[in-house]
Amino acid sequence: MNRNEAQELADLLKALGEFNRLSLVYELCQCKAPQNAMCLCECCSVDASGVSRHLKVLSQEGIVSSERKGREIQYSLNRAEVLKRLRKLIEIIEAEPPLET
Amino acid sequence: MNRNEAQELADLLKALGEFNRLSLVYELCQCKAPQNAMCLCECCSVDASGVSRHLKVLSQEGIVSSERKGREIQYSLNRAEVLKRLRKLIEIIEAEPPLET
DNA sequence: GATATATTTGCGCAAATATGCAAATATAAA
DNA sequence: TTTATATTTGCATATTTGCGCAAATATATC
Repeated sequence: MNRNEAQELADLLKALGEFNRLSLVYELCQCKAPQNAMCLCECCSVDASGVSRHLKVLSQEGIVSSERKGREIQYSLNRAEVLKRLRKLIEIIEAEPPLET
Repeated sequence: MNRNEAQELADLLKALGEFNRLSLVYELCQCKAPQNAMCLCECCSVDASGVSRHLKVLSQEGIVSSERKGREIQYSLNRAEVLKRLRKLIEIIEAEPPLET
């Protein structure tokens, strides 16, 4: 695990480690169909601009994808991507330390 | 997943989602024997007081345990605890959404 | 074009956070 | 007791962060 990988993982965890953002992720977990921001707005206690900003963070971290559909933008969770990165962390923590330590 | 559980998970992720703290966790991953703070200090770019504070955060989140041994305090990673909580998150993300959505 | 809806952005603010330094504390060793 | 080492804490500071509001932008509908 080099410095870059560690930083990327820290960024992922930081993005997920805020209550309202994690709530958005949970909400998207529950949805088969992509959701627009207005709809997602209901599941956390911030206004539309706040949701927009949180979704931007999640998007920049590759946690969600977005696609404009008319005047809405539909967001969906990148399950596989998030799972892949979390499992990587789990593997690191699971791994037995080398013998010499 | 209720509000409390979500908040606790967010707190865990936030604690892990800071580069120097994650570096400390990595370092402890590599060690069979518990490490003192001076030793851990070498793996991240902050002074002893900073390390002390980061370890306090990790400790409060149940990520590490500490035990005083003479004038040192030895820290060790709570692998099982961290893994349990991360796997819970993974299960949530893995779960297929209910049919009605 | 005018109006309505969805989203983003600029601005300001308050709170949280990370940090270093120096002092305080805890423990061991001389 | 004095000295050395390990850790924590108080303080000041700089930066980041989350937020709401109002304005701007994008798109659709009338």
